[in-house]
Amino acid sequence: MSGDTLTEKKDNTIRQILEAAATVFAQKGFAGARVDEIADTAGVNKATIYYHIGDKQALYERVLHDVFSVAADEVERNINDKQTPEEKILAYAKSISQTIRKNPNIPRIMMYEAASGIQNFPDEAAKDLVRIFIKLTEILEDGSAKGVFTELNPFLIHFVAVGPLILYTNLKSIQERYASLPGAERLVKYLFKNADEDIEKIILKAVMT
Amino acid sequence: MSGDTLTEKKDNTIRQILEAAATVFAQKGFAGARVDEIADTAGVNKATIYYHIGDKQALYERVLHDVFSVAADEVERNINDKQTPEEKILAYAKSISQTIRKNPNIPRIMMYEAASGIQNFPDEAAKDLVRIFIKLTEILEDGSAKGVFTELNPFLIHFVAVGPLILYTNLKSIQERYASLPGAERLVKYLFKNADEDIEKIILKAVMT
Amino acid sequence: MSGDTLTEKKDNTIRQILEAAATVFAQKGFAGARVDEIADTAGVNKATIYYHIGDKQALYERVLHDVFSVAADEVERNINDKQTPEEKILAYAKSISQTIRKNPNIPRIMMYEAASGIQNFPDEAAKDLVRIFIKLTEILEDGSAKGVFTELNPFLIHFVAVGPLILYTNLKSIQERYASLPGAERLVKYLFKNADEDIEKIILKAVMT
Amino acid sequence: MSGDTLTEKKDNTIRQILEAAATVFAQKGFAGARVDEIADTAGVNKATIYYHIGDKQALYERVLHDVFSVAADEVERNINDKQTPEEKILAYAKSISQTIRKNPNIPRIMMYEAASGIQNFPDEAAKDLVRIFIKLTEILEDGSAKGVFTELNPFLIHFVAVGPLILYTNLKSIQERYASLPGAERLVKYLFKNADEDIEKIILKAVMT
DNA sequence: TATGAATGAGACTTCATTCAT
DNA sequence: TATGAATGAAGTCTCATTCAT
Repeated sequence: MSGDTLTEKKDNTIRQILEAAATVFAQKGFAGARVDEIADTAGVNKATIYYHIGDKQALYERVLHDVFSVAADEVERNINDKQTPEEKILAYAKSISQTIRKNPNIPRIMMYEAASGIQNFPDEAAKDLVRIFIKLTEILEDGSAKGVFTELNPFLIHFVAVGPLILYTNLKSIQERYASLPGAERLVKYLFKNADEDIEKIILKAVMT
Repeated sequence: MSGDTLTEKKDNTIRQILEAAATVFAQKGFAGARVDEIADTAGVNKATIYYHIGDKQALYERVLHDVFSVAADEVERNINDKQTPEEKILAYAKSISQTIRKNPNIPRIMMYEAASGIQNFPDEAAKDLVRIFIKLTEILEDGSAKGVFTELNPFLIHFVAVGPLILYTNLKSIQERYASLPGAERLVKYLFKNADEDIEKIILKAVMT
Repeated sequence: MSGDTLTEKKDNTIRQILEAAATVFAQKGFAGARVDEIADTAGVNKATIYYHIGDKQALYERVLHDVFSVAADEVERNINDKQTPEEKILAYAKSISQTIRKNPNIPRIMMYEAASGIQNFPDEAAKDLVRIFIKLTEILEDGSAKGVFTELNPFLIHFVAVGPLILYTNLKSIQERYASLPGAERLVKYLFKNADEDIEKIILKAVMT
Repeated sequence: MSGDTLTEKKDNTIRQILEAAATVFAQKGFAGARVDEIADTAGVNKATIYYHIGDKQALYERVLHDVFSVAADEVERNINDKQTPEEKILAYAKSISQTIRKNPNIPRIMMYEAASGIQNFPDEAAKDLVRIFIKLTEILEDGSAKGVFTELNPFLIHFVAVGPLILYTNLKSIQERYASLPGAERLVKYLFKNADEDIEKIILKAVMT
């Protein structure tokens, strides 16, 4: 019992640190994030982060791997029981938007990484990304072979699918900011419309012959 | 004469600073950029930046306004002589990709800004962005009124257009990184395909009824 | 029985800590030594050191006293059964080199202490050193009174005896480092020659009239 | 004139930093020295050290090279105009004690380095040491070839010469500490005797056949 | 007796900014 | 106009020590 409690306490500490880190990294990026802020957000002493996880870079890698391994698992699981290319591409788009909704830090972290040319993207997490990417490529190549999809660069489709999602979903702040600017009054009515369905349609249209 | 020369020299110094700043901000983001690196890249002393332009924030604002005012001008000019909604939406996509190709720092700066929720996006530059955005909204609403476009959230289309462009264009490094990962050998053949035309087609498909 | 076993286990733990501490303090000095490294070397938890012995300073004092009380005992025992000043001074040199060979941490700890001006040398251990030192002074004063030794400052002789020993003996690393430097090829042949006998001769020569 | 003043001011700052660093490193060793203390002693802001010289390690290397290159120069100069091996070995001992007297930080720094096994001795400074060492080896080999010196390991003689000098010279604090210990009253009379001459004699005796 | 977890204080280092010229 | 020097503030990280079990 007491052993359990100790382990639980430790696990809890680590979980709090990782959650706080994910949030702060998502808000500020790696360069802008402050270890102090992460510690405060997690409610632990700064040294505790170093004790359990390591330096800022190690913390970042851990956060990214934790986040993206779950995402890759989910995408693979959702696609594997679908049959036709159309079903699969829709399942792909759906599982990506679901994953993002469940873990709202993903899009911002991805954007920071994309902005920096993902030069410092940790290898562990990169492998997870490739798993997702390969899945999409398989779907597209399969659809293309069966003649239902037009032949398209999977990089492009990936960015068509992911780009709007990470930009649109969860980025209320961008919409707010845009719409609050002088001359943008006419944009207000479009704010905060859930667009998942529209994105799925667009992707489907994009790939169909 | 000597006055002219002095002014020219000064203008030249300022131009070098702004170019260097644009490059470094694009690579590292605001938080990651170092004033030292900008000064070195510009070939001037660090204090010269403060003398001519001001602090890091002022430098950032100046860079963004310089970059985006040109972009907005270009988008507006390219669209204004087109007639049908289809022509206009294509001109919109084309002028965005052209602008990006001319100023390769734009996509990365935009991504950093989008990632940070554009909370610190300078007002001056934001106005330029709104000009572009309003243009797109007009096109979509016009097309929708005329029955040739399906009714779509312009935010969404904006991100469908801009997302892939900023992710795909100029981000060779991302593609390289993806493709060099273990298990990603099959992706190599898709590298560096120019996708502007495909993106234009996708946008057209997306908006058409 | 179980009491005995427990005590033995405890004694064993303490012994391991002290040995590890002696080694680490000898390698890194007081300031450079890390309590973590001592704990790892000893194979115990860091807190165990604090539980059994106390803080870093207390650990240091304990190590030094343990080491130097043995050394002083040995020097005294070896000299007491010798008769003439010549025999005694040789026995002194011999017992010092023997002690050092048995406890190779002594010379390095002494050097760190000498370097720091032995300002923090613990009183307990300092008394042990004085015992050795007094012994040497007695030998020199006796030899001088008997006219067989030239009159010399015992501090000086002490350092002539101890200096080379602590520098030469056990400091293979210094010799290796010296000899590996550019231009030092001709020094290699002198490496690792055992010099105890030579040192004894030099000391004898130094003190003889 | 004003240019001169600027350079002078800079040189002065650097000199103050290096002097402060030499003093603090000599007192505390590398591990025990605090950059803060060096900055305070030098009367400059901590960041100034990093601006002009670099990190703690770089500062240490610079100090050691500055100190030992002068020492090596002096030894070489003093020996080159001597003829016989006896004259040369005396000039060697003399110039080492002179150098130490002029730069009282040398012995303590050397002791710290010897204690640590000179594993981190900077290459630049190590070359200076080798210059000194080679000089001694030449003297000994020459004397030995001419039959006036007994054949001795130069490492040993080096430590016989340098050991007592660095231990004895300038280490008043050690003598004071020793002499203040209980039972050490009889040692007081030997304190602070200048021993340079005696050391020279001992070295001469040690090497002569 | 022994330990994993946690931490406060302080160390090293960086960096945007200002100063003196 | 331009700059080398200098710095205060703040950042990352370490480490001796204590706590709870």
